Amino acid sequence: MCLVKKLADCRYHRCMYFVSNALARKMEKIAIEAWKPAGLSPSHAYLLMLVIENPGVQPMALSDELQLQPSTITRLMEKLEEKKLLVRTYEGKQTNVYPSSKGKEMLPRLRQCNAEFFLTYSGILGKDESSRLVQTMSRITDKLDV
Amino acid sequence: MCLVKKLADCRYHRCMYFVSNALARKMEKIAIEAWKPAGLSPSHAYLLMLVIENPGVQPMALSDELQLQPSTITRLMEKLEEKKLLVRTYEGKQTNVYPSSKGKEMLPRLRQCNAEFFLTYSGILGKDESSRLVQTMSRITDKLDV
DNA sequence: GTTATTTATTTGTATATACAAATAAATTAT
DNA sequence: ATAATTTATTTGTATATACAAATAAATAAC
Repeated sequence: MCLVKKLADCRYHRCMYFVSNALARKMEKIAIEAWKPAGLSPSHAYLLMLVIENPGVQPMALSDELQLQPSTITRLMEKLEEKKLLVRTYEGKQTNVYPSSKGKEMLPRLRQCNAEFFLTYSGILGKDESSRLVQTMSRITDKLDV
Repeated sequence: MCLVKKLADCRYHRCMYFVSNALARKMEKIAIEAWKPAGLSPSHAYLLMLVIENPGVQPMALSDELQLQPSTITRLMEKLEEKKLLVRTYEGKQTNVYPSSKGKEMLPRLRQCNAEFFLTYSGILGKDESSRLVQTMSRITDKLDV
């Protein structure tokens, strides 16, 4: 019942804190593998896809969509800009983010990595269980938003 | 349907990658709040509880139990040792970890924080949904272990 | 019209975690 | 008994993310 036989009172590895973190880390690992061919981390890749599909998008909108803090979005964009995959233009307090042509060219490859990611985890979990899991976690995350 | 109205093609925030990470981050936030009275992060607190309940435990066992890499366990222990909450003794290649008396004294408070954490999230999600979620995520994390 | 407040973004800094390499002890093979 | 391999732990370094403060523009209040 308890993974580590020697430990008394093994309830912590079945605690919400570690379980949710462990699942996220495992998914992250699968995602990192899936996006390696594109040379990007999963977060960078998703951000780039969003920018390609929504040229001129504002960091704020990216922050809402990806559920990451604005400062994290800035950091992700910095790296993608260094790699010449996107550009920021500034008008007033607002920033607009556009893909570069080099960035746009990556879209098919990015979509392929995304498909690969999906196939990997749903291959292990099954498609039904996978989509149920996403739905459940998504619903619960929204509930916790209070 | 899509949180950010302006964005076309909003499927990424419902992707396994972001959903699992977002849920973990929300739980982490709740946990951090819950353990503030003890002056410890959730990971440090769980590690300390395990050590109190299993005096002389080895880092490897803690790593298995908490599903964290050995190097992460070392880092967590370092901090707890700095705070005089635990001590490491070395015999051969093996390290044994013991709570200090100051550490042991914290147990009731730590348990109270743990209870507080549980009450907070299960208050929002309901007890049934909470325990179902832990079970589901736990089962799925194990499946992904392949 | 100037001042105060709000909003969007960035910068400085901190935390949690991991991977890979280093160390060192224990075990196995010869 | 020595050499080779395995195991446990630590150290050096990197990544992802966040919070709080700083900046700067836009809006509201007076």
